[in-house]
Amino acid sequence: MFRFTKQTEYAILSLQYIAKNSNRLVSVREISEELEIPFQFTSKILQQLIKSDIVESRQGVKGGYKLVKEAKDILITDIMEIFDPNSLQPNCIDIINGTICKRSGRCNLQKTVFKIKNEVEKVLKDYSIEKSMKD
Amino acid sequence: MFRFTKQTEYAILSLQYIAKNSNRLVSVREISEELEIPFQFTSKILQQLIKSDIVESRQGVKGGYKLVKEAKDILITDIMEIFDPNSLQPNCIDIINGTICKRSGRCNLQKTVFKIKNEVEKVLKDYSIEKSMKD
DNA sequence: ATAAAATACGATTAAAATAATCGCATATAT
DNA sequence: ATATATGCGATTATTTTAATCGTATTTTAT
Repeated sequence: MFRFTKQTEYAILSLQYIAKNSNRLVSVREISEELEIPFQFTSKILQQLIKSDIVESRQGVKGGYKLVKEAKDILITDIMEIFDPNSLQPNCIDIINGTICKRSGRCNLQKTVFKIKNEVEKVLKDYSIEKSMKD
Repeated sequence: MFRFTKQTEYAILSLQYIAKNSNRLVSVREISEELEIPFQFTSKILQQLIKSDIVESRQGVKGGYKLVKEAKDILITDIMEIFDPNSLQPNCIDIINGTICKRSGRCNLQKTVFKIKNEVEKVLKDYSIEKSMKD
């Protein structure tokens, strides 16, 4: 449905938490307990945030995570790109299987969906982790 | 995920088709064949559009559907309200079960999600069935 | 009166996507 | 050696969406 996934939201919450504690490494254990979100699911999410160079980590006893970018430079759209890369695509185009619309040439929906995508993305690009923390 | 459901899109396509043939009743059979979408699924969708006073119908041999409202007065947001009523809600609030966020009082995400919802809705309210047909 | 074609409606099943867990490997500090 | 932490991919569970099914009712043509 037309909403953020839990992965996206847990990523935002985790990044807010890490940003609030930017003076030290924060463990997944602490994040998941503090935010009351599933430990292993959160761990998985942070692994993906590492791969996308948004956070970095250290293993071991005093391990944990910290931000690579500043909170104001991490946009909601960046998070969505990671966790929901096919958002706002028309359903008639199957990117994964590489098929185009069967109504090719006479589909009156694709352009509308892409226009909406562009405008919605403009809205979302105004939201960063920093901005979301001010609410 | 953050995208229109097939129900929403099939509804838009069906309404575009009905609008294009506003001089006559259009059957589900014709709509589903012309748009290459599942017949029974489309039938279900049109039943919901009737309940929402967007189209009206006549049963029987020469039965079919026609618009109740003008194409310019049917908004994408109207369609979403019918087929995806819980769009753009924060995941931490469970409307169906009536539960509130377990991070109550310290959730930094709800307000952001509601702000985004409001702004995205403003974008979407600019799109009607008529406008979507001009692409 | 009957048949054909259409809508009406809720139940049910299938498929896809999301959510979450699991198990083991590696790294670090004590 | 042990405790605590991350790393990583596989797997399972749950939810949501997509689609079908079966039967009832209505309307028109024959």
